[in-house]
Amino acid sequence: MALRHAVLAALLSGEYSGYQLAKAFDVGVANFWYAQPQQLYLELTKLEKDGLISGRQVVQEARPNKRLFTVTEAGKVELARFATADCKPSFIRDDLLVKVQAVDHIDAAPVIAQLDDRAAAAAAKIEFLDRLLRQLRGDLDEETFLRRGEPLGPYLTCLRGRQFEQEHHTWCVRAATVLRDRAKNRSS
Amino acid sequence: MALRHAVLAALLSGEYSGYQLAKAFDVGVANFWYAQPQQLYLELTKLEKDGLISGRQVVQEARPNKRLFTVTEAGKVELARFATADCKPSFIRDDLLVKVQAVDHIDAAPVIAQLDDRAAAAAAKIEFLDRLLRQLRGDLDEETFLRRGEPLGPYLTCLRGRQFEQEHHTWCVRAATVLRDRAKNRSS
DNA sequence: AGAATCATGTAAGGGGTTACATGATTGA
DNA sequence: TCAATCATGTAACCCCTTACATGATTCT
Repeated sequence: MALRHAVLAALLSGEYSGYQLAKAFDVGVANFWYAQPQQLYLELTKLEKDGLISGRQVVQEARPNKRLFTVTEAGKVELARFATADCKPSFIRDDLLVKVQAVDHIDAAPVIAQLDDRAAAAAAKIEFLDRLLRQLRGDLDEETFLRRGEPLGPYLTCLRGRQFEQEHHTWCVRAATVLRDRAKNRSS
Repeated sequence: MALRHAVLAALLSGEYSGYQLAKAFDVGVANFWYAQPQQLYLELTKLEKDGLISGRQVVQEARPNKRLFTVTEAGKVELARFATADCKPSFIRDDLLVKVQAVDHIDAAPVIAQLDDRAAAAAAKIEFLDRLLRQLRGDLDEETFLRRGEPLGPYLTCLRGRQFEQEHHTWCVRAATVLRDRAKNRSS
């Protein structure tokens, strides 16, 4: 049971439809989890069946109807229980790192290209997260918000996400530079 | 096929038995992937069957016999092919972040405790990785090693792992402090 | 005497990815 | 007219985790 609690936690911020959640999880607004639309629809169905969330139908004219979900009391209890259970250590699993690990034995060119792509993607996400953070904290500065702003949880996870992207970006640029310099020296 | 290439990349550094690989992957020397022993044994069997690695039996007296694996030519070709294919973006999936996301709605105490644990674990891993980095670079300083040291790949992934742990540590300490301060102010 | 290390596997089940399926509206 | 957005699902498959299984040696 993994995605389960991520969805519950996400739904604490308000009512969302499957589609809206999917966007958040996919684009990566979810700085605490990632999931695909299909999995979310499935999980939402299960969560509703288990009484941890409840959905209400919203009829729309111009658009297809949608169902908005809210966390029930039972859902909050389940989250509280989950919070006391101990959790697995976080770990890295990244295709690109595998490629870099092997870079002494394979052609570096495609790896460098992908490092550049990643760096660009990370930069875009950093901008996005900065906007989101500013929005979350309103007219307070960060220190003040951390002392008494609400909601704190989403702000903290967003900070972590921002930090992660920043580091990722720095590393990609560094690695690409190192690899490019070596290629240059070898050819000269 | 995900673990497959991670194992291949790991085996480029030398001959390893399933058990030795498992330790590396589990303890987290693998800064590019994580896997459990059982999965590794399974994957090694498959890789050998596919001719991407070859194992040789090593008979031992005092210890059980073991099989050491090496990447074959076919394995290197497969890795090169993998390196040119485009890869999935890396993402975060962390139970603890889910708990922090929900912290406005649940008891903060257990979350704070787990943040402390994580911070301590991260600190330990940072020390470990620092030792590993020093070992990898020998008597060269970092800049020099990055310019012409070998092997470069493992050093770069290790740097990324170190950086990740560092950030993780910083964030955990920060989040725990913020949550503790709020608990204090609320009670006073 | 018990725990830890070395050493390798099998089997069941759950979680996640990919592919398939549908259909109306809006903007380029 | 083509792509994108809104909106929700099903089915197959693969990957990964957890639990089970064995057994000798070394250290505390």
